[in-house]
Amino acid sequence: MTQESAQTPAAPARKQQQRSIVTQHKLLDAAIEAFSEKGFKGTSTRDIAERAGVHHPLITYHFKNKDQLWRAAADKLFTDFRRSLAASLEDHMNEAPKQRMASLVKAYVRYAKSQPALHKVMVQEASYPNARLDWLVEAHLKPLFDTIVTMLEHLQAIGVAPQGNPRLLFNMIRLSSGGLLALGNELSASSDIDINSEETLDEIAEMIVTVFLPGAMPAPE
Amino acid sequence: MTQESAQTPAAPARKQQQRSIVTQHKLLDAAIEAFSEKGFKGTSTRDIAERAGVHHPLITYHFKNKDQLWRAAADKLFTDFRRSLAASLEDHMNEAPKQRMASLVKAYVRYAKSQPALHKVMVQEASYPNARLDWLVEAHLKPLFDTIVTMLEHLQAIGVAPQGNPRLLFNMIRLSSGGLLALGNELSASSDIDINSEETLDEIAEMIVTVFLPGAMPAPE
DNA sequence: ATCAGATTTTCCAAATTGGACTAAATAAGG
DNA sequence: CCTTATTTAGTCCAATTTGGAAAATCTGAT
Repeated sequence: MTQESAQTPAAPARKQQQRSIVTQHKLLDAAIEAFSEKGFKGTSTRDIAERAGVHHPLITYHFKNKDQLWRAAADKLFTDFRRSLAASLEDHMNEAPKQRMASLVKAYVRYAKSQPALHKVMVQEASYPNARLDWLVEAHLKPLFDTIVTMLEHLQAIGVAPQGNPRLLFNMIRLSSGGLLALGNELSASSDIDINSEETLDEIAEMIVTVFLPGAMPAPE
Repeated sequence: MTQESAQTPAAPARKQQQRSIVTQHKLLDAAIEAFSEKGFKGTSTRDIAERAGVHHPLITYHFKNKDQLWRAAADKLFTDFRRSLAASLEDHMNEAPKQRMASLVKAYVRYAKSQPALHKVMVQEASYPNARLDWLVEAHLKPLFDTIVTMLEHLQAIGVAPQGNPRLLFNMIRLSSGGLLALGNELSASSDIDINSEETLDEIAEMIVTVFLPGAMPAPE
């Protein structure tokens, strides 16, 4: 959603300038932050432009309108995230299923810390039915969730994860990690938990594995 | 925050009318719903009045302004909730600690289902630092959390709950229940989970106990 | 150097904002 | 029942904010 975004539907006669790419990235990052904090309705395009340090009509120029900006921002947010998870899965390709899932959880926790907007945006859009949520679910959540749920089902089959609806299990795991970190501001005040420390992050990942993947790996035959 | 709310700072010469109480309740309920969906900034007082089926200047009359309306709504939301949890604890006073916590979880899950605004409001306010969050933490969250964390620490001591930071454990439990149900709209679409069915609610509560309170109660001597 | 691409600047019309004000109506207290 | 405080209905407003259009200017790729 960059070249094909605005008034260049066909072949661009001249290649996109570097500064324009920079502007778009600044706008996308600012949009992600703003939308995650104030929701779609609560965020103004001017607020986004300000955070990006850019004049607000540039939003119209680059993204046509507020809706398409949201779409582009959410797309980047979730594409980057899924890429990061895929990388973790690649990196631990040879590990045993339990260890591989543990690595995934750890990667997720760290990612959720560095990008708390991830969970916040989902909550914002899930807070009432709307078209953006539908798009998010179809375009990103379903594909991602399906992959991980399959892994979880396997872990259940070999007795590592507890029985029960695997989708329920998955969602509890994601809330215990991403949902927890998204509450950062509250946690430090209400529970004296400092999510900025590396130790805390490790502790979270560790506790999730302890709790949700309690079984030992079966011995190989 | 009812009698002392608006232009009756001192002793009211005449008692509050019934219809006024009804109006206030309608406004508070509407406010809770609206704020939980769109956040403070994203919600207009007109939206609230409309949901309540009431003329919007009545907000000024009953609650002075938007901020105080938020405060009153949040106060009702959390006071009712805490009362409900306290009732559950009362009702299961004689049960063994693990069973008592299990009952509490079950009560929480059901409450969170009937009042999803509970978790949503927390997330909305925690999404960026602000004075409302500070108030919420001090007035309601800390007292409530402390009580339950203490119970959890006991469950850890007798080997029912897993080791680790009890506050972390507590927050994971609350997210796995309340946080999960607040995602209702998304869950049905992304994970084919119907939170409207009684069975699902029981399954959630059950899974939380299985996962977070795996140990057996020690035999009494 | 040319000119598409990108940005700046000024502008706007519309809608929304929170809240003030007055008159009417409703119900509590005597 | 009659008075009067309380509550509500109905208008109104000034200010701000909204998303977006349009024209002038600048920048850099070719």
